[in-house]
Amino acid sequence: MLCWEPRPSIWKQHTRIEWMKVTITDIAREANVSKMTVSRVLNGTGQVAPATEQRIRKIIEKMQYQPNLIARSLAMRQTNILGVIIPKIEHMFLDNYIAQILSGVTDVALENDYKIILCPVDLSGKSDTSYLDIARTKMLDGMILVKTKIGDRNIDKLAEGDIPFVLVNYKSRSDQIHYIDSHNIKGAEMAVDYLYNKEHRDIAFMAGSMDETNARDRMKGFKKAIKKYGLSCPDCWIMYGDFSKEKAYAETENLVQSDNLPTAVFCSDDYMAIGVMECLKSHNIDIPGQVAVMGFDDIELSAYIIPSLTTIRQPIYELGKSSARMLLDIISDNEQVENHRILDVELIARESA
Amino acid sequence: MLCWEPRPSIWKQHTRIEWMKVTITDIAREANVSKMTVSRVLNGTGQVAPATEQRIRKIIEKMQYQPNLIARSLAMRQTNILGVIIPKIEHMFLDNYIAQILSGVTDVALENDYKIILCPVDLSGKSDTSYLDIARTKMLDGMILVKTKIGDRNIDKLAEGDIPFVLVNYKSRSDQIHYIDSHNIKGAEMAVDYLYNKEHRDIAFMAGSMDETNARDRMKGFKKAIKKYGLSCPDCWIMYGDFSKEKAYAETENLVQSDNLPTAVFCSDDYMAIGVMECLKSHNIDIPGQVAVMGFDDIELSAYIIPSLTTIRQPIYELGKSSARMLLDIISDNEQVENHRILDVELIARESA
DNA sequence: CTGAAAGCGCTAACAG
DNA sequence: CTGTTAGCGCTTTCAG
Repeated sequence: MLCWEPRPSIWKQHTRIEWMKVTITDIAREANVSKMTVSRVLNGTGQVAPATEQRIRKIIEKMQYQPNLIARSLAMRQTNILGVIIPKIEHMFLDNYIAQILSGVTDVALENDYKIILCPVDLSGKSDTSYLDIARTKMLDGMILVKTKIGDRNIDKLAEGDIPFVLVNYKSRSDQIHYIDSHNIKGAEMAVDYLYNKEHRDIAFMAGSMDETNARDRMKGFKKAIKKYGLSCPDCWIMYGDFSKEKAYAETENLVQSDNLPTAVFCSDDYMAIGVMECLKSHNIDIPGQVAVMGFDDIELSAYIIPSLTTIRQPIYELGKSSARMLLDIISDNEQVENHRILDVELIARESA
Repeated sequence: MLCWEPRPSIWKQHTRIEWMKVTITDIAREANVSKMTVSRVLNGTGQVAPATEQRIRKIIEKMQYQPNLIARSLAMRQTNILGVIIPKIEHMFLDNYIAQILSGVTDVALENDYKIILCPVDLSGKSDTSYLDIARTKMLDGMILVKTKIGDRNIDKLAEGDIPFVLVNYKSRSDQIHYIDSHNIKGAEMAVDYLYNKEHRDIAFMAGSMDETNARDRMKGFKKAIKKYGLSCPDCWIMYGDFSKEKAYAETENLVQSDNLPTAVFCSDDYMAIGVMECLKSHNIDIPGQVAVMGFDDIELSAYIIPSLTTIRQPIYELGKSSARMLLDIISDNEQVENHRILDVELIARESA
């Protein structure tokens, strides 16, 4: 889907789009001043005689004038719009993680008079429209990229351009690239620590999509902790999920069939933990009695499912806020922007482990 | 004169650095044609010689040109952006209802090459910025309004303007105003029918915010059914919630204290049903043994809580899709747009009733 | 089939 | 303090 695909016939568009046409020119004429003077009171730039300003303001209000943001954007080469790039999946806003990020980003954007445009994009890289194309349309002052894949070459191309962007939950090696992440390695270690202290010695791991840095880091943390305690973890206890409940369910089914059950499963995110629990429950395996389960994220559901989920809480909403703040800092040329920030995680102990 | 000399090709000079700033003029110069010809192949309007078109397309691809959408919007007076007006509340995207609407709207918008801009607005009417102002900025081709309040006078003013809009889950009396709703009255009746058939004769009702038409309709349906069966329902069994878990919890607390428990509570939405159940559980009142609970909506959580919630399913995602389709129909001047559509509801029987 | 001229509504830069 | 001129990058109109 290219941006310049043919659009429906022209006359059709014109019949409908009859705007209530109050422009800056109308205000200027009414107030007997030039457009510039009106523009000045609109933007608070330059000086205007108090009397003139009063007169103009009154007319603006009377005529209910609002500046045409498109025209202004074109003139100023700045749109005051931020784009949030999210993977184009089914019902993306029902994904609690994405919803929380969006909440954080939106809250900060609004406070700073920025608008948010949603850009669901096929991140698999198959599609011909990418966020690169979106960047090139000049409609966005900056972008926040969610769930970026490792090895996405477009990131490097984006970095060559001049539109600011921030990656959420992605750990870049390059110092040129701004990102916000949380302490994934440490979080995974905390999970194993907790399980170890609860006398677990046979701990399995459900990994997330290995094309995301946070999935890799969590596995890194898991392995580090396993090694620290000198535990053994056969290959069959390292399962490869994809951050979905369904895949986790299927993998757990295999595990159960193998007849080599661990006493605990640590999952790279909560959705997978829910999948694991559903599978375990279907086999009447007691949680946490026979097998304890831990997750990562602390999504809303985790407190509601039975048994409630013990998990490593990631401050997702804060991740969103933080990334928006960083982006706005870059946009406003704030010299002292750090190129990345790592937020802390926290263990939430509930019933499942 | 030097100033009339053609600018050197930027492509040859700064291959990588400048890719973000390629304009239609650059393409035209490179292809030795006028901007108009490029514009024609971009938009598929007018005729262009096949050979010329090929040449231009190749250059566009080589230079990775994307039209400046802001400039195009200004010239065409059409932005291809839809605004979704949502109440500005804390963590709005975590509201499952809003998330589902958004999913539906986004899916349809994307299919039609429209973008979505998020417009959280203080719907209490106190704030000075309203969706009216947003409409006047001419940045939106149309708007979808979610959770509109009854008696919001701005709606009428909006209707006087010429930006198309659709109300979601709002039943307007005016035929001029487009809206999408679901069968709220019927749904509430279905709930009471179900409870009646399960031998319940003492049924309480937890109403939603009475400034929303769907809350009123659900109460209407409830009362209608109560009357139909000749049941008695004292005032104290009609509780006034606000579609929040917390208020529902508090109201239920009162009910429990009153020592005049019904055998069932029908709630105007699922969040309130969850609040009711939490309160009941805190008093060790068995659900559905002592008191059955029903909700409305069928949000994601409803299947997960214990006991799982029996509820009237509203096709929220479809509501979103439907409203976007209607809006696009209005925008493209489709003559046969209905001015409203009502979607069907469905009873989902689970454990709580 | 192609191009030149004239905006869309606004602001930046420079006069006065 | 205020106005004039010249665009922003694209499309429309009208002429070839």
